[in-house]
Amino acid sequence: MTSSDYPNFKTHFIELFREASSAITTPDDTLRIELTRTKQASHGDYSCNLAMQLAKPLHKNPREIANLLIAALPPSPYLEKVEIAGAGFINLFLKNSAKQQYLHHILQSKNAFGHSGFGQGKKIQVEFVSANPTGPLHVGHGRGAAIGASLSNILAAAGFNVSREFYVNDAGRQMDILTLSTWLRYLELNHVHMPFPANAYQGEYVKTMAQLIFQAHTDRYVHQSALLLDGLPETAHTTAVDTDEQLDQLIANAKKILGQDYAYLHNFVLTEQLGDCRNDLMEFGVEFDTWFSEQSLFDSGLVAHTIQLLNKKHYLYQQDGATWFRSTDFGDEKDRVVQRENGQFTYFASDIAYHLNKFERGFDQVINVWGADHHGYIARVKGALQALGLDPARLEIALVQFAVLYRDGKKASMSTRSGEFVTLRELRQEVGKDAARFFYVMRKSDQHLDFDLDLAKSQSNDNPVYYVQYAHARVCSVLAQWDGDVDDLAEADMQALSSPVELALLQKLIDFPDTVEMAAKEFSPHLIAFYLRELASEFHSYYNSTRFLVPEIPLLHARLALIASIRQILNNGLGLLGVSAPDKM
RNA sequence: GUGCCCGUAGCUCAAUCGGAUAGAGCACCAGCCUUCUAAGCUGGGGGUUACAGGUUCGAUCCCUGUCGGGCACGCCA
Repeated sequence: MTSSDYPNFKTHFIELFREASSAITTPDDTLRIELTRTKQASHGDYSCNLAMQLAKPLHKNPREIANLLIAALPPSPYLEKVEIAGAGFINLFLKNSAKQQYLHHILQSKNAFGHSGFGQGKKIQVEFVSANPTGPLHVGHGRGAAIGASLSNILAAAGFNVSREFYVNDAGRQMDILTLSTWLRYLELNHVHMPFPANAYQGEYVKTMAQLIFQAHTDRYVHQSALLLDGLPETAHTTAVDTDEQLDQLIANAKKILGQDYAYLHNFVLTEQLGDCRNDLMEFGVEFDTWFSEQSLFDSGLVAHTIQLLNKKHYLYQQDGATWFRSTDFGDEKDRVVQRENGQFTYFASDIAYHLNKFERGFDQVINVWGADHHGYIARVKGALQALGLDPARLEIALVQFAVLYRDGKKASMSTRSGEFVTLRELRQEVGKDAARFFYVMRKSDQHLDFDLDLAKSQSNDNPVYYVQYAHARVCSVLAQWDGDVDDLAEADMQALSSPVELALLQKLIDFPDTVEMAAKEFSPHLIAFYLRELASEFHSYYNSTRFLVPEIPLLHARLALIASIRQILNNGLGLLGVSAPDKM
């Protein structure tokens, strides 16, 4: 048997049940035939509840239907027996040989094991992180990065054509504030002292950027900086600038004073922050296919075009001098402004254009990985898509809840205003990339995450990352002490693998592709983390109960083939999560 | 106040979109290194799934209400 014609047992049996059900009743396309893995060995390997689903429409006893289904079930070379149990469950027992033969498939597929055609090559875009390039990424962004990257890997393995995208908010007010902040720090280096606004960016990295500009250009960008406080109240001259209006006045003044040079500074800080962000993410094992500029939507006229389009469809109206979108027509709580009284488009306007652009680029499906604080934003974006004649179901939002850091059992502070927040870079330095990536996806993403820094750092049995990696290293160690070629194991006779622990392990290995598929379907990377934890657990148990390097050749080869398969799956699974699989620990 | 999410073992969390006796890890207790890595393993006690009803063959999951927690409610991005 070659690897290519080896079936996925689950889909194989579902097909058999489909035939059986159409033999005993008229085919019903809406009926979903489901096969679940059993929890107890006495219930076999797979269980089907079809008989109970059919009980009502057929007006018959579930067990009676189960009998009919079993009688109509086409023969399968992989089935040992079929039983009816409980209220009408049909339990399937795999032949030992079917499980044993599966090792050939794993060892031949190697890195591709776990891949499937589930996604049918559909073009899918995953947009994630998309943090404002106005400062270092913090631990909150880290979770979005880890989940987005892992989800992308999982979707790719499940047969989707995945494109990873970072939306760069380079057009907004925040970038202007950062530019102003940097210029003020730069002026300080030139001994021009202005009050530094409380609501400007306070972080040390701003001073660092100012240093870079100063070192390269000395006083070139000082200009008539004394005019900066024009139009501000007297209090702002002496004490501090602390309102948004005053900040905006400063930005307007800076633009006037700097003229053409404002664009240079704006571009400098953007490039600097984006470069830092890209570098940070790369070291975190997260890379993007596209860095999409928000500004480009304005430059190409797409924002204006999109708003016109909505207007033509009569979804816009004027009120209080602003232009509003009727998002309440699509279930939103209230209508939303797309163009302000001063003529400027809102962030929402460019976001509509951005999402329109996504679908114009030909993606079948678009996933946005958003922080949970954005959940109120979903209705209006989907509403806008619907208004533009697009199916809102093609946009899916994966909400990621916050990660709260714990140190010494206490919450670690994380305030962005003071500039003393924990950055992703600091987290990586403290616990390492592997632990950070694993911990971030250990929980369901829409669940709050308590990130225990001490646990992530601990090189002990408590740490699930090491636990899984240790299993991998152990297999490597055993195989290294066997003086044979691992590639030859793919052809070994597997019949000797017949103990309960071995058969359970085999079934666990068979589950891997289904787990990947489920994780893709549910946008749930945590399923992979849990699976790996369980697989490692079963392996460690096996390791302690059974000796692998035995003199009997058939037994030796079969057991080594089994642990080599385990190693392959640990490697593939950790790879999906962006965690390394070390040979030694 | 309104909307969304959540409430499962002492703690942190699972539970395959309604399935069989609700599972792990940590913590606690008792054991296992002269043998392939003890960052490991074996065994043990731990539950009215916040509470009260409802829907059905069957509910942690769906519906209603109550209590408790988180987030969001700008012509910010």
